[in-house]
Amino acid sequence: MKKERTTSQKEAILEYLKSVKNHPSAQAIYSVIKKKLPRISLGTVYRNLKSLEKNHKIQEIKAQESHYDGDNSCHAHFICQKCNCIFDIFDLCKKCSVLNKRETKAGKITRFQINLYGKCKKCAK
Amino acid sequence: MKKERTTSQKEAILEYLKSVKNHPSAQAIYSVIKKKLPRISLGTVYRNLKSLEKNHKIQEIKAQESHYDGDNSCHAHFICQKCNCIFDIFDLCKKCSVLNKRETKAGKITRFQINLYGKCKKCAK
DNA sequence: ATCGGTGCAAATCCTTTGCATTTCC
DNA sequence: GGAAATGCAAAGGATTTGCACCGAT
Repeated sequence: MKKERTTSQKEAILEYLKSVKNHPSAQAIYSVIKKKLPRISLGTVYRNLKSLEKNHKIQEIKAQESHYDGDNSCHAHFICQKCNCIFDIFDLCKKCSVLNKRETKAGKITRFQINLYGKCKKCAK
Repeated sequence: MKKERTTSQKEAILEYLKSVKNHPSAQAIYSVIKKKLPRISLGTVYRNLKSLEKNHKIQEIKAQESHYDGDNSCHAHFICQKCNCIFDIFDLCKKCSVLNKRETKAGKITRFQINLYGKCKKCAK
């Protein structure tokens, strides 16, 4: 099997995702990292995001366009159908026995994704 | 506002999704419906799936490629990371107070999607 | 020196859309 | 008859990939 190497690109992406409280898309990440590493390509961003997700360093949030979350703790996401903003929701998972046991009739849960849709309080007015 | 019409294409798609226990992709639906309505196009399948989802007749399951579920009751999906099969999981939602109240700090939940990933029992062996 | 990672651009995949035509009400 | 839906094909957008070069170990 092949051994993964550390690169400035991968480190910059992970560091950025850990530092930020929102949930940027690959494009958005690319735009930010480009300032620090002007030669980076979008393909590299995608490759690194995929690798980071595989190693459980980050989480992918599949919406229309994927978004990425540097916080890997158990939580759900509330996605506003109007402004597309994304909020972290922590209490749902704490209270859910199935998620805590990580066991279902179909098999063991290794990873999950919970997307709640609605209007955020700002847009609901 | 415009009034929606009933068409043989839309009826066939809904009927098919209601009759089936798995969660086919748009392509798969297209292939099946094509046998009954040979002139149907993939674009029409997508348009009707979108319209059915908007009217809460069906549910979209966003994986790599979207899959569709004719069962609109509250449930989660277990997606096998190896064989990509999809199972319905009902008990998680029944027990979850946040989902039952449909209320979060960020806003009211109008719709949700819970994807649990892991290996199904067949693939786990 | 090796071989995994990168940049670039082209390719791929799923999905959406414009338009002329057909179908429903 | 008029609006809405269709079929077709082309466009769109996100993501992936082939390849030559670069750089970490």
